[in-house]
Amino acid sequence: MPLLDNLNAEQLAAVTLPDQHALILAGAGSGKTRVLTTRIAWLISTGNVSPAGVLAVTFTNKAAREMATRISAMLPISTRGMWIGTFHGLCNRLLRAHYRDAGLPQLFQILDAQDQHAFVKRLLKSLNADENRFAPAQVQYFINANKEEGRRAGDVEAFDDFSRRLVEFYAAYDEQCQREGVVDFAELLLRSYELLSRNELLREHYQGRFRHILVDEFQDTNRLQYRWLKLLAGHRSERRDAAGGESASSCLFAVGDDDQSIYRFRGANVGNMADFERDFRVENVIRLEQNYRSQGNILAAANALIANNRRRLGKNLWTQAGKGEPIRVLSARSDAEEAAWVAEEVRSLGREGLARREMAVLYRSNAQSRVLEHALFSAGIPYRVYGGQRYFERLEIKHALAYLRLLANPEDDGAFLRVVNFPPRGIGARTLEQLSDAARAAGTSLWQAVPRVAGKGGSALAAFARTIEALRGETRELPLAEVVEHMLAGSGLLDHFRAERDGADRVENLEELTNAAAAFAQEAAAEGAGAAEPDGPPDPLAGFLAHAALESGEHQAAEGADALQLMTVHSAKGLEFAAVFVTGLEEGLFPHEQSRKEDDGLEEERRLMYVAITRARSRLYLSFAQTRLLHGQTRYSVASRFVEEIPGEVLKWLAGRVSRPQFEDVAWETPAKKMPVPREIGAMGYRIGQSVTHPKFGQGVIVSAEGSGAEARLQVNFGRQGMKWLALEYAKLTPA
DNA sequence: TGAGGGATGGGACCA
DNA sequence: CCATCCCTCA
Repeated sequence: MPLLDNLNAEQLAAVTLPDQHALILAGAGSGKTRVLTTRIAWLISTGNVSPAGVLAVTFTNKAAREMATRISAMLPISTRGMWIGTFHGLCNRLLRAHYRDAGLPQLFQILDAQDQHAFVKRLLKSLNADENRFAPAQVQYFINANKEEGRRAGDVEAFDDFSRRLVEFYAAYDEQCQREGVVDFAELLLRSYELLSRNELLREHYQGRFRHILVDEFQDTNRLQYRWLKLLAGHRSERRDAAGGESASSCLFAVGDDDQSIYRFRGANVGNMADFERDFRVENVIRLEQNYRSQGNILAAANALIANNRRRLGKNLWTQAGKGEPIRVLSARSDAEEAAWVAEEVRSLGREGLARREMAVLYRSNAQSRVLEHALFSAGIPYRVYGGQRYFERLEIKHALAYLRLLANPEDDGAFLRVVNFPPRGIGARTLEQLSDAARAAGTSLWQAVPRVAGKGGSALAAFARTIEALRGETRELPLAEVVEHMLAGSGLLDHFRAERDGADRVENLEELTNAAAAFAQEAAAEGAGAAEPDGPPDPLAGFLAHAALESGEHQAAEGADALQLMTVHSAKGLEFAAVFVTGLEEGLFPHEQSRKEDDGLEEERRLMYVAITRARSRLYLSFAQTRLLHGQTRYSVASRFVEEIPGEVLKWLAGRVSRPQFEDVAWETPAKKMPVPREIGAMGYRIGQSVTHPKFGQGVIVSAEGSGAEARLQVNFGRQGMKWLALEYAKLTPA
């Protein structure tokens, strides 16, 4: 079968596995997506399952799109009947189709993280919560973390007054969401889990329908997502929870890589992989270890590094390709020098004929991009920074969406508050306070309370209400794109930004919203024509709003330009480049300072480094700076332990004889040991930046000093031993 | 209402 | 250093 051509033995085994649960440990660059998509195509083309019997889950819209595209390239049929999407997208689909059973209004709105934050803030205020003890962000985190563990407020155990209060907020939050008809991201998951778990008929329907469930990036799933999968797969323990009957379970095909688990901070639970193996008695664990991306030295570095982690399922990447170039390492004197070197090296790679889009500069934290951008800009190298503001998160777009939400549902207090005085129309805090008092007293939404406060209609508030009413009236029967157009004009948003000095971009973004709406409507129409199921959103406006919340809009068409790619290591996951620069490899930065306080924190940082390394195909550069400007002051650091964990024989140390201020005649290729540490004004015979040795902590660098004479204390960075304050009088420090 | 000053805090991310 | 938040004042 041509479908199976060019698969290696393990890939072939995975693709053609019998109808059983399976765990595929897919190393970086091992053809994971190919296995996943070919498996689906194989199942369908062998008649094993119909397209409607396939459920494929990913984490990002991009991954879902790619999967759908690749499957339709392999099969003569359309992918329409298949459920391919993100967890949230699929849950949204489920809840829209069964909103009544799920206890939701038909046009429920989705809150993104920003909306949720504002919502919590508003809630805390209305409950007179102590602002100093309860920060909105903290309460938001508490709610999300619990939802992601599958716990409602009633399921959370409170140990003290503080946590009891948090639980109260959680309960009040859920009630308020229900009243306003809004749903946050975690709620999409939890609500659809509860829907299936409580509704036996529905559960059996979907369990019977989805014969094959395939999950991408399984190591990133959180506990709730795993339970959701278990429930849909008809796993016994989840069915007992749900008091359901017996039915044959569907096959769960999970693909993941524990070594690339880097999202614990957002709830991912690597343990799901081991749990899956146990819970489902998985007999088929297949390792994909042949790597088709990177050259030998790069893989040697990755393997050696990750071997330092203790809790692993275990994997070793190998390649048929040669060793390739050594990995080049630079010890720069400063972050500026590091950046200048990157620029220089990118130039030189360009001269060798490498396209800039094939090169990436990676860093641990976003703040590092500034220096790099400065150097690249000075050098005239086109670059693109990933991970800025996304389209649907922009201020003006959020305002526009809030107007649309009000058209769909005027009871939406969050949307109401966002735009009631935007553009400014003289509705101040005083008026809004009266309004919210009235609403609370009457137990209604703000919108319903307007007549109580606005009185006879001469007020600004009454005028706002009339504006919304008028818009609702005139857009009722219009196609989506025209609704948007009317809203932009009628709300005054367009005029407001046109009058603003620097409003041109915003006007452009707003006008783009009309195009986005038109494109969405067109796609929905095409989909609706072919779809056999009546579960699409009944209302195009609601559908568009859900789309805006679920797909924050990374479709930047500006990818045409050949630009160097700048991004955090996190956002590089899943991507690959011919040449990769991993910068800022300093103790305290990468691994990050914070990580030492978390258990498993260091191992997660190491996995992050593993991800960074494995992005590179043929050229890998590592760099660190001895001094770095952080939070407005110079920090002195030592090289990251991760550099030391890479075998010396694959490394090639570089150093520059830097002729200040220009870097033109730098001989970067001169082999050299680490450069001398810079010395600066210091105290008490020691200098800031000086290397010292401590009998217990070993080698360190003096970072700062305070006090004088017998009181003097030095702050020393001992690398993996951490940052220490030492009393000069007692500490047995010797210059190194 | 909105501009401007002063305090504060600063990890990564997708839906 | 920088962005963000809250408060004050015109």
